[in-house]
Amino acid sequence: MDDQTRMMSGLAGLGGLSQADVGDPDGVRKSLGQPQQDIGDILQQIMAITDESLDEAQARKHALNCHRMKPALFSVLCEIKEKTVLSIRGVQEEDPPDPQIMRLDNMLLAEGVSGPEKGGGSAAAAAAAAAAGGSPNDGSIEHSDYRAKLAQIRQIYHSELEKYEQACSEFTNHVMNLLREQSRTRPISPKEIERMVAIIHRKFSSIQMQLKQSTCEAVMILRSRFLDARRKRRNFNKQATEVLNEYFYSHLSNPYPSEEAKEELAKKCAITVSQVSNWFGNKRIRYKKNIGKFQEEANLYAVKTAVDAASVSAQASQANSPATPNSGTTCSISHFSSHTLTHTHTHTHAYRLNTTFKSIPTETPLTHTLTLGGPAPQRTSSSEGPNTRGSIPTGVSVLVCRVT
DNA sequence: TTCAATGATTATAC
DNA sequence: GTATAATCATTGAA
Repeated sequence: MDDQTRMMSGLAGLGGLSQADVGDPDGVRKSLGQPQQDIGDILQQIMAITDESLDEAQARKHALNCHRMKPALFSVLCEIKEKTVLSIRGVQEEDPPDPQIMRLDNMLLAEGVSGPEKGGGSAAAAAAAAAAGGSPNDGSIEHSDYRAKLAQIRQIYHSELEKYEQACSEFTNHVMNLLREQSRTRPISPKEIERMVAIIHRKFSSIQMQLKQSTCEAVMILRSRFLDARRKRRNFNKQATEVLNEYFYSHLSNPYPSEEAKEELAKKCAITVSQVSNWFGNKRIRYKKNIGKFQEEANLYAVKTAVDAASVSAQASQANSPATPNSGTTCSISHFSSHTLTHTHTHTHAYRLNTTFKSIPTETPLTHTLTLGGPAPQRTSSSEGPNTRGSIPTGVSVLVCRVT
């Protein structure tokens, strides 16, 4: 016999409830007047349970459950518990909705991860694709890629959410059953069960919040990757750059292609209209910033344009008067003088190279400096209207040589 | 690896 | 809505 058992035996020796007393309320009443003895007896009984067989314990339990005073005692104990425990903890119940969860929910809804499936966030993807400024065709690869990845995130999110909900429900049922079972032997009120369920739900909702947070992070990463992809660029091919440069330098006084011109350039260069706009935007500003740097390029394209025009002219002239064949005209730029033209109301000071070169007279002397062009036509484009704010320095003097 | 060139984006003004 | 100016980010040559 160990010390504890000896102590119990000692306590028991002070007199207490016998097994018969448990089933006898008078015995209980009698013992209430002797608190110390009661404690000893109760402890003795508790310790004795371990020595009992399962059947004996079940029988004792049954006897307790069937005791006629049990319901009254049970309700009194429940009441006391309500007053003590719930009055303390009841304050923290009825939590207001967590703003963090609401934020996450809103974001997941906006990104098309939660809520009804409407193409797996295609709206967000479309918006991002539209922001890229490309044609629908340009964005299609990234768009479908984005949608596929978003759908994947959506699927994982929902599957995890379902798992959590199932686990929560299973655990809640388990705890409720346990509490219901225990409520037969100890005072557990329905309110307490409700409170326990609420605690479980709170725990699971905090896990759900983590899931939502992770999902939001994944969406943000995907989104940033998708948006970053827009920055990826390829240099235009040589032919495309040439076409654009030709247009630019041949319209140097007014390098604002109309919408139709942009479409044509886009078609020729196999790029989008937006890219044409970007290219002209960049070109205008870079040219204006550093004319000197672009002088050589300007000369080159002026010559190219002149040669092309001359060859067309020569062919035409040959066709018209084969008896007096044109010996060929070539040009070179003697110097590039630039003077800033402030584009006011009209473009009366602007000169156009392309139209002028076509009218180079065959009688042009061996060397002749021409100030080419005539007034540029008023632009009619609505997309890139007359530029009255900035100015493109222009004015090209061309030395035309008649090659004999 | 460096750096100029260049296509794309953003902020601002009109 | 467009143009400009500044800036970012990538490319490609040296």
